[in-house]
Amino acid sequence: MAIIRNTIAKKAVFEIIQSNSTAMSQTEIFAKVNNICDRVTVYRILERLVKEVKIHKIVNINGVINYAPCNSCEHEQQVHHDHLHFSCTTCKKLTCISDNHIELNIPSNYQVAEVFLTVSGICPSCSTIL
Amino acid sequence: MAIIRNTIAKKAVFEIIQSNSTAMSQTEIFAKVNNICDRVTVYRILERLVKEVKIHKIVNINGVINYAPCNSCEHEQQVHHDHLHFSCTTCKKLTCISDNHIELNIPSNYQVAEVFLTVSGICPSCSTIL
DNA sequence: TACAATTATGCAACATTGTTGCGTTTATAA
DNA sequence: TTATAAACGCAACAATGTTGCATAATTGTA
Ligand SMILES: [Mn+2]
Ligand SMILES: [Mn+2]
Ligand SMILES: [Zn+2]
Ligand SMILES: [Zn+2]
Repeated sequence: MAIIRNTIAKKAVFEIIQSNSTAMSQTEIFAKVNNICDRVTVYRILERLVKEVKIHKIVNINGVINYAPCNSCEHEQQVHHDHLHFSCTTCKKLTCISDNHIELNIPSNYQVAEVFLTVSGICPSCSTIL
Repeated sequence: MAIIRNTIAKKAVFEIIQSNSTAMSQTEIFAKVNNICDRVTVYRILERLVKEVKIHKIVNINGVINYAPCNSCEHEQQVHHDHLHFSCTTCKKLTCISDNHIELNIPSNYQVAEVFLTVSGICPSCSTIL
């Protein structure tokens, strides 16, 4: 049950996430929300958006959770967001990279649920020599 | 410069990490250290061991940093610990799985440094039906 | 062996990220 | 319009990690 309501703050948070080209942390999102709501509310909204499969969580290589819109996520399965993420060591931006089917080579006695693949390095804009 | 000393606490921490079959967080390591040193010291020892390429860091899927011995790490390159990690959703244990060469399919304008690949699911011991 | 130089430690304080409880407000649908 | 469940604000808490600084320990050298 539990009907999820579409509140002003929720719309704002989703709009912020969707209009950004890279993933964002709760801290970054809250900074953009312009005190429309409490920081705890942002956390709770993010939870709901994840549950609705409108956004997905990505743990960055420093351990901070980031959020990005679910554009290429398979809504049916509700669990597989198994695309690649790129974490730029220069600008610190975390980018979703779709279309990256990987072949895993895990011992068969391990039951795989989700795949988390993040690559660090230098992103195109940071590697451009001016 | 900066000669790294081999202190009692450092030996103890390394021994704990090496004798454990799975990766451990600072919290778990400190719990085993039996008050031989302060918790801050454990953090600083872990830093040093990482610098020496004796252990490597793994960010678990919940964002907590774990540490495991560098058995299959390439000490020459000092950066590539690109083996797979398995995070069991049942027992919460994080295991290093060697021998997992993966083919990435990243746009060529991204400069890759490190690959972080963690798979969640159920580990062999948790999936054994008794 | 004693000393000096420098690394390592303890402790307290702080920072960041995330969570929980609870009373109040608000959205939604009947 | 009103009842009800969902969402919210606020305060407090928890977990994890960091920093500054005075003190202690290790190690090479005299
Ligand atoms: Mn993504
Ligand atoms: Mn490992
Ligand atoms: Zn960049
Ligand atoms: Zn398990």
